[in-house]
Amino acid sequence: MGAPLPRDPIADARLNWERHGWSDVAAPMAAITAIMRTQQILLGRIEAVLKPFGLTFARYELLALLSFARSGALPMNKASALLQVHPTSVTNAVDRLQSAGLVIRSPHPTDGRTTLIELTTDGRALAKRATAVLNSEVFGQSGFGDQDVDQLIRILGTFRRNAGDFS
Amino acid sequence: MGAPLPRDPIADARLNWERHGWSDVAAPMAAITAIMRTQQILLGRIEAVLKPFGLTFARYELLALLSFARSGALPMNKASALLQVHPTSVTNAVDRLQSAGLVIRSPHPTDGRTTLIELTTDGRALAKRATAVLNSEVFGQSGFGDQDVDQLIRILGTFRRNAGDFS
DNA sequence: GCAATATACTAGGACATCCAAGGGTTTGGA
DNA sequence: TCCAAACCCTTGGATGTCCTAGTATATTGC
Repeated sequence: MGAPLPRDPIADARLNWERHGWSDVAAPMAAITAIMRTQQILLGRIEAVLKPFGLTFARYELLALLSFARSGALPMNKASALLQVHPTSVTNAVDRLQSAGLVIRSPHPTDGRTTLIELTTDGRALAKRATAVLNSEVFGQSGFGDQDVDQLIRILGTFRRNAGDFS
Repeated sequence: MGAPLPRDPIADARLNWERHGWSDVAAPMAAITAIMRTQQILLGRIEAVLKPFGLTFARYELLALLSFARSGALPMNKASALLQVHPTSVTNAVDRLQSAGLVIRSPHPTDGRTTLIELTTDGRALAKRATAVLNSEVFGQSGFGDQDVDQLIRILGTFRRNAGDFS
């Protein structure tokens, strides 16, 4: 958005919290705010890499998920659960991926309520190409040290479990 | 969204990455995905706490920022830089906060291009009440251990600096 | 002093996310 | 058997974020 700030705004916020007598929660506030900001930075990088493919991160995640399913197909509700997003978000993503010819909807063979999302040949190919670039341009240059990556996985894994993501 | 999953979907994604020969970037992929998901969980908690106040996180952040400014006023571009969001996002937030009577726009005394955002009495009072609840309900119960909070602040601080957030 | 460039804010559009509701399909208990 | 409750997906609405212009005001350079 612009040039680097002369000071870390999150560190400043923490100081403000302490000055106002909220020292007991100043550190977690700073950590949480840092997570929000980091997510924003990472999402920006990812979206920039995916843009040339006509994909967004939400659509890419769905494509990638399908590409790992043996049959290349998953029920919408399953995708919603695994991606941990609201069902309407999956509907939205599928609409756009289907318009782009990357997936198709098909009826579930035994449950009339369920819709299967299926990768097309184009969809599978695009997922592969996008993953390769994402790996080299984003995940391979995350800027996190190996030790820090392990720490993040451990800390956030515990958090997610406690938050009820999985058991 | 639902009951906990039987398995950690991010750990599964990491296994899929390794199975496909991308072991070198599987760990950072998992860490980055975990950050995305953690942000989503935290944002959900924050929005739930702010909802009774008629606030969203974006609007709360602006209110809080203003409440720490000596005069209770800041130029829009300053707010955009400190919150690290696009100027149009600030315009959006100010529109809504102004409709709610929490801030007012006023002209900059010497620069005709600049608009100052100023807290109203109501705005300052609401920021104070919202912060108290956020501190007790979210930051005070983050679910991160003290050591982990320090680790997060260190790791993400380094990342943000390297990403060009501040110098 | 005036034109060219830079800066500040806003309008309009594309996407994503969630919530609330509605219509169709299954399942289960009376 | 049959109807109510549960489940699945979609539609419509509210928000937030970003990008791309477009307008207005300042600054700079000649």
